[in-house]
Amino acid sequence: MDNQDIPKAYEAKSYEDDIYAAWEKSGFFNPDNLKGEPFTLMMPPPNVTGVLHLGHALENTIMDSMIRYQRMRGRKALLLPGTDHAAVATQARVEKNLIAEGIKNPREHFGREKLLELIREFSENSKSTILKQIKKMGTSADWSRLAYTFDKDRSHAVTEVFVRMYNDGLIYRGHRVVNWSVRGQSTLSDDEVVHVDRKAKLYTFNYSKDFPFTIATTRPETKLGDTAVAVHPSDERYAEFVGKTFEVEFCGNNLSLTVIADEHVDPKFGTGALGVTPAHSPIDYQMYEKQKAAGNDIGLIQVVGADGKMTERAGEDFKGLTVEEAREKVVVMLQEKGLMVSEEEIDQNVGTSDRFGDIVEAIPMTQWFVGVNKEIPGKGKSLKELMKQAVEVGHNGDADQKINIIPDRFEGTYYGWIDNLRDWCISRQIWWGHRIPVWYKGEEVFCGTSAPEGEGWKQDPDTLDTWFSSGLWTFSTLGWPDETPDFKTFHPTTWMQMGYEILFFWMARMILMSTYVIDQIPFKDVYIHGMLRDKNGQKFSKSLNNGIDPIEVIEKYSADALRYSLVSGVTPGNDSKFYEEKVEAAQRLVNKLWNISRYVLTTVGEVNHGAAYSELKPTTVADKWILTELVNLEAQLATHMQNAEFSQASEKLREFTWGAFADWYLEISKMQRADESLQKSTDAILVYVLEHLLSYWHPIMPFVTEAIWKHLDASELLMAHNWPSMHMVQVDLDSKARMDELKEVVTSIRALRAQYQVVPKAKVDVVFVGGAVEQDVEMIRTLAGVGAATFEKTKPEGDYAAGVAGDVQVFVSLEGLVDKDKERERLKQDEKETGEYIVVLDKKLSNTEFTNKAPVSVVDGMRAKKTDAEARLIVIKDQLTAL
RNA sequence: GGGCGUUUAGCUCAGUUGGUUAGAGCGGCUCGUUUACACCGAGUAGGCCGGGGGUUCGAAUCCCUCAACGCCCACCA
Repeated sequence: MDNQDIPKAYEAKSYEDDIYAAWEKSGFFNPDNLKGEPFTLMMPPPNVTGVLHLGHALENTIMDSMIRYQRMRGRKALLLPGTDHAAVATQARVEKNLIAEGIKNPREHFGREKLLELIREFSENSKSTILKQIKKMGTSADWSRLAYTFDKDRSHAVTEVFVRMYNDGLIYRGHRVVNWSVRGQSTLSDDEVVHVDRKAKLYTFNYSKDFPFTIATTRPETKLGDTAVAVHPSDERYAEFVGKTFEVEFCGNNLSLTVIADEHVDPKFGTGALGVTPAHSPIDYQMYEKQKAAGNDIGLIQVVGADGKMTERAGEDFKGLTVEEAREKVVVMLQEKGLMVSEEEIDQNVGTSDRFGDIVEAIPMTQWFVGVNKEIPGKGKSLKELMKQAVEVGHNGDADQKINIIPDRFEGTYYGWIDNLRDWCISRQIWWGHRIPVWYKGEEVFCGTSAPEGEGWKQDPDTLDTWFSSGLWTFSTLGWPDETPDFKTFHPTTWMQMGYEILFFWMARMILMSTYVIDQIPFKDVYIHGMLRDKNGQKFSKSLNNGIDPIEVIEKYSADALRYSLVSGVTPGNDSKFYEEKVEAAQRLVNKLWNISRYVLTTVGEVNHGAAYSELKPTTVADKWILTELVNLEAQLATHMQNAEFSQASEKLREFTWGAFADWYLEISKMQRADESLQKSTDAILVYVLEHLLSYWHPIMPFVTEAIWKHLDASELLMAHNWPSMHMVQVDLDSKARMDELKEVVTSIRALRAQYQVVPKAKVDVVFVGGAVEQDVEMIRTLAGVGAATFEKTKPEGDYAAGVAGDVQVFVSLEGLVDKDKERERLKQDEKETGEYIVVLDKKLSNTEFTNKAPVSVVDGMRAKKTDAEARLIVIKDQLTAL
């Protein structure tokens, strides 16, 4: 190998772009070029409202680590990339920009077509930046399948679904009180309402001198539209009035107020009497509907208009005033007439628009809704029930179609949300979005995937809630509604990851759409990650100006360092903090790996890479030790990666890479190589371990590993290299051969101790048998006979003790015992008879630090299969062969 | 009002089903090294695992309770 010119430090900048280009060119991003069982992961499409932030970097790392791992494990891995047009968010952003440029009312100023063009321009710009950023992160997405929620294919899917739901009676047009943003001039769904705490004034007043009692309100101006007064059914103070109607003159308005009884009224709040304004309060509207259903139409008066100003119905004195102006005026009038009883500051929780920021008005309007409680024709279930079932027991009750949420506590949150779910208002009055596929001509209504034949039809001006199209993402990206090969191959998708903040917005809608439309769950597993915060624990936000561009971080350090820093020390569902020191530390690790490789590549002689384990000739105990550690590492990594425990995986890898391989074996290898008889075998092991390490690191740190790999094998890309897999066999416990091997381990440890008087990072020598059965105990007793065995009693009352076989420590576990109590008795008996004791453990001991300063070998390759009543040990074949 | 999360070393956080003397990174201190790596190495200090109670041979881990902080949901006008 001619590798003498490898630079001392890893300079990411000079490798990353070329490597990404090579990956792209290789075609391995495209699963069509891969074999195996499909593994599908749909990228949560970033909004085209701007550039990617660190939160996206986190997502990209998680997704890409998973997809790279699966690809290396021989799966037909698809990571399908895309972006989201983000209807309201994008239009709001563009309008905000325009307003900042001095255009007061962009919609009026430009008109529909021109404004849409401006938004399109903005979004295309933003989109191309986003795609570049994703590539910089190293994300191995299949660009040939790139999708956009607003492109032709996705729009096709959207209208198709709309029409189906319409025909099934699930989508309907209704007149009711909805959430309205005056600033945005559009509706919002319940989920888009953000509640904020604020101080408000609570006014206690009387409608008129004729009215028998006082009521309390924070919004006196809406009282102009009151049609009833509600009290609690069991409130004796007002019992005599229930059912009576009072005609009052309130601020120049003639109101007819019926006193009604409703459970919702809190008798302890205010005066215990509530003025009912059905047109401007969701809860009052509910009371109104309830009364109506009972045959009592109390009426509904809209006094606030869509423009945020008082309507004609508010009366001559108020018409045209803003809500605030009207409020003041009502207060003054009440004070003048002596009807105001008191004014008091209270804490209030008001709903605001998540995108436009203004306080949401409740206004009765005609809008489009998805009915979540209606029975779906032919299914005998409602959408709500479908949504619940998929997570609870599996779609159609099929356990194989059950969605698994990680961590599972979010399942509870999800159920709670579903229980409170009301019909979903899907029509928006903004322009940027999928147009509702409904046309009108006079009284005629037409709903279809394309415009109806004939003259005079006018399409509904409204657009769809952006989450309507996002809900279709897992299958609209695969060519649905056409029965494409992609759709058949890759759906349901295998895995999904998202932040908890969009659980309801997105995950819930995907489940709704997928189960209803295609009768499949959208994905098997959902991994929920937390939010990335800044050093002080604050959210990254424009207003705080604490945003960090991932590209800058990558340029300063490396994509690999950023990736590692984002996944290490992080647990699913919990927020994590981002700070530069963490990336610095990660960069050190990246460089360490680089230099380990540099040492191996520049010192070893002619060595074939890709050697089989059996071709290695481990001679010294150090050789055996490092290989054993490697095999153990491999087993742990496989589990961690499969379970998306990236943090644990990276921690174990770091430990091995730095602590075991670099700090110990590399140093020993220098001594061993000085001995000519050991040189060749040592070199082979160095290369063997290195190439395994590169594979293991690759999903998390793809660039640096690929860069090094090139020196090892220029003919193949590491990204397409098979993850070296472990071979496990079961061996009978009482096997004589097994016993001999264990004895040899102990002997080897002893030899190591003799060979090197001082060995770095000395731990203890442990022969660990986890989840043992009775035979294990026998075996360890025999094993302890290697050398002068005495079992030390550590806990007089307990059934544990450390076993010391001469100078080698031995441990046994009782945990998996068939009859634990029986064994305890036996041990106690032993203690009486021999004074010996046996320690019982059930934990991996590889990290355990012992007081013994002797050199260490950790062999925990044997683990009993707990579920296996036969109680056989699983041992690692390679390890056995080696020892 | 309901639900959830967090509380572990100076800082940021791991700790998988309860298991020997609780770990890492960063930071601190001591010493060393520049022929893989100063983006280094060898050491070292630093923790009643938020408080209290319980279960167990054994608890950071399970149960109860209290406290602080944070988040989500909700129709207190």
